[in-house]
Amino acid sequence: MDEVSRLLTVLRPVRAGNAFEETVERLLQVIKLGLVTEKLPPERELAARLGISRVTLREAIRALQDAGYLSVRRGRYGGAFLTYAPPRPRQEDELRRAVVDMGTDDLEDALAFRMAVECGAAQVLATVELTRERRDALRERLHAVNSAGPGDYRRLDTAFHLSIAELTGSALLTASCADARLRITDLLDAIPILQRNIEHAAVQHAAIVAAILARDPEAARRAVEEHLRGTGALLRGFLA
Amino acid sequence: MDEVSRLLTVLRPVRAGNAFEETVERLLQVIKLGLVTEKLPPERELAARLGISRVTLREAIRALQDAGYLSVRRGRYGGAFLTYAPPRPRQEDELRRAVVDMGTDDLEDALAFRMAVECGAAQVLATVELTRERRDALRERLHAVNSAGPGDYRRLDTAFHLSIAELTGSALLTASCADARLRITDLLDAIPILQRNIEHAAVQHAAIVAAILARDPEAARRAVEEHLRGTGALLRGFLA
DNA sequence: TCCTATTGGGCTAGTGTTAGACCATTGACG
DNA sequence: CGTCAATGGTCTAACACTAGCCCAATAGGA
Repeated sequence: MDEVSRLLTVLRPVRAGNAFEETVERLLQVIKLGLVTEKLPPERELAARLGISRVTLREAIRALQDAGYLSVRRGRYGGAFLTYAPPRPRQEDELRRAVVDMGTDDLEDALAFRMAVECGAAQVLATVELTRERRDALRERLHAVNSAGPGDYRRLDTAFHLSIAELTGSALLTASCADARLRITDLLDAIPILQRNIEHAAVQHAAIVAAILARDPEAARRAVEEHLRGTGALLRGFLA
Repeated sequence: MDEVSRLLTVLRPVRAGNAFEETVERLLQVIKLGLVTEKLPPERELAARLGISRVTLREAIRALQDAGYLSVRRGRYGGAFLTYAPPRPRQEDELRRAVVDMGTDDLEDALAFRMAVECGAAQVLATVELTRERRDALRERLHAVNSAGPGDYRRLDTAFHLSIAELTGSALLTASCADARLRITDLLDAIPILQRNIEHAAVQHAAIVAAILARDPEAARRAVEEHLRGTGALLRGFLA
């Protein structure tokens, strides 16, 4: 762990790819995280938010259209609508292929990263005094995921986890948790949603919320750790 | 904390600035973190690592040269050498100005982020079995920072903190901790290094290492939390 | 003393990206 | 049934960035 290896961390590429590629990636993230359920914002607004030109954005949208994620309509009340059935890998082989795509090391990296940032977020959130409004928001998310149907489960589970980071008020932390989640979204989408797992997760989610509301950082951290350890084991198990 | 606010997180700008600006920022990070002490790698190698063209890299180096950070020499055994005395803010007013530059909200964001990722990293590191080599590396970093002179203190303190993330083996976590540290580097550099603070930090650093080596995630997390809480209070205190 | 490898310095042609303007389409509403 | 506002579709000139090449300087070694 000499100076050279540390240099490699900071001297990573300034840009992950060209603007087009990065934009496609971003839009896919928005779609896969379920942050958009009907249609994307208007091109002009979206381009401004992403800090790119409309031309580049439109290329990206075009690519996603060709891939079957979006359906674009012109005219007022038009836009880039989400195609009803996003193409999802369904076979177990798909999971294995997805892991091979990202590499086992990358998976371990992503799991460790998620463990760190989500535990950290829960800890931080449990140390601050929350307004009644925020406490209610947290409870609401918990209730939403616990009463979700199988079609909405992943999306609401994502929303619940991200809420913890969001409620800390730290944009950096929120972005990191979103990033961590995104790195395993494809894998999570590839494994079946078992009722038993949902019930197990519900208990753990409740424990996390309880610890946060009780302002007990230790317990919050521990609850998140246990929960993520379970998810990680589940993913690893599908590769054994 | 509705869907719109979550959208804002993922729909942040694809690129923080143009390639030139981002490159300047990166090089400044390398310099300020003390990851390079003599000279930068050759332009061709550096450009390849950063994924940019030599033209852009040279513009960035030129800017840093004009700012007094670098001194460039041609010919074999030439390169971009670090200027002996990097221009550092020395007055307390400078600190206040630095905070105004980044904004109080950004400071709180950065502190919360750092708290989360560094506590998370320590927790993760304390849960894995470390090779003898890695344990020794950690002890070595601790010893280095504790026996540092005032000129080297910040650099070795940074190195110690980053080591915790690096030893987890997670590149993502390492990058996040580096990022968190970078966001407060300017502020830390602006406050005086007091012997009393150094001694206090040394005790806390030792506690962190002890907890990690004892494989006690709870204690490790707690030790880091306490340490960072102290640093945060110190920074906030200089603004009161 | 000269050669040579390594490094920064500079140029050019080509591609990626942007800003801004204007056109085409659509559906709601008067 | 026409109007109009919001939206996607398209074009162009300007700028940013890159890849690749060659030149210039430097210091060590033959």
